[in-house]
Amino acid sequence: MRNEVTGDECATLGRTVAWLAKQVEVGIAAADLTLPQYRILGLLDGNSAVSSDLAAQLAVRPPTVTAVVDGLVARGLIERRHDETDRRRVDHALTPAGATVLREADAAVHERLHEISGILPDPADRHAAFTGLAAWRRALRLRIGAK
Amino acid sequence: MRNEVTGDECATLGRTVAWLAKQVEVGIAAADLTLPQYRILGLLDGNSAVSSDLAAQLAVRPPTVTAVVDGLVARGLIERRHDETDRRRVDHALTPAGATVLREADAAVHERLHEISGILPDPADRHAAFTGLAAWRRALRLRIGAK
DNA sequence: TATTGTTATACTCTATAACTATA
DNA sequence: TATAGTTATAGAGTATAACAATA
Repeated sequence: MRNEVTGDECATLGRTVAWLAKQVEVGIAAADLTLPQYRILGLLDGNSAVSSDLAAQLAVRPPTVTAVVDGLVARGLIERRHDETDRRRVDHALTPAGATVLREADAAVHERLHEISGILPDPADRHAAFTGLAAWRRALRLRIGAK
Repeated sequence: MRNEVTGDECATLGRTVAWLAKQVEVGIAAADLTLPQYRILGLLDGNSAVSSDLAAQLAVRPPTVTAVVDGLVARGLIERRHDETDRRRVDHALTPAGATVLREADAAVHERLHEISGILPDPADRHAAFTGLAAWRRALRLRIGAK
């Protein structure tokens, strides 16, 4: 079958994700963001979230959320606010500046991914690269929703 | 067209890579590896490499290679050796223990990726997820070769 | 008393600048 | 003198343990 993934190739696809992540890291550096910062801004795009939700969705511990958010708040990309109904909880939202930086990062990565995939000689492969990522996004979203 | 990626979706696929990378990170933690360590072990699987090559391929600076390799050497997963023809150069190779840990990490990630993609209800999507990653691998390999 | 989040501390990854060893 | 790599140092992300504030 065309574009088949053999068992051996499949067993090492995690390495490919690790590589691809490094390429994203290089891309978002253009917007002066790290991968953890980029993940948080992406989560807050269109939604606000309290600390415990961020920690759960980012798969990190609560103190890590505090540390990463500290930097984003200091740069004016995120705003923190106490939940009025339960003052222990801290809500987070993108500022307009944060939304702008997030879009800059998205654009830089988009360009880099296209540059990389553009090396593939077969147009079907280039297309498969992007539909594949779109499938992973759907899976990850279903997974979060299911938890 | 089926499985089409719209422009808007495509613009934020970098966020998906960032997420997927976190999932890999969680997976390889079972083998007590970090993403940078996993990248290095993967590079050395089947080949040896000198420091400057590692730095170039990992897209990091030379001192970072020293630091990450230090930890892997301390754990007996990698061996360092001076190049006999030019003693300034330092060659790196996987030990048998390193190869074993790398395979453990691969297996853990493989399982996790299958668990995540298994949430997708459409078999074509599940298949596309893996063929997509395989396409990215081909692209990344061509890119390294071209440099 | 239980829960939410932060502070304190330590370890890894990362970079720049300065250094050592070799060519 | 130039090159390959390491050491020194500093900042970010991560964790665990201990703490503060609120419920």
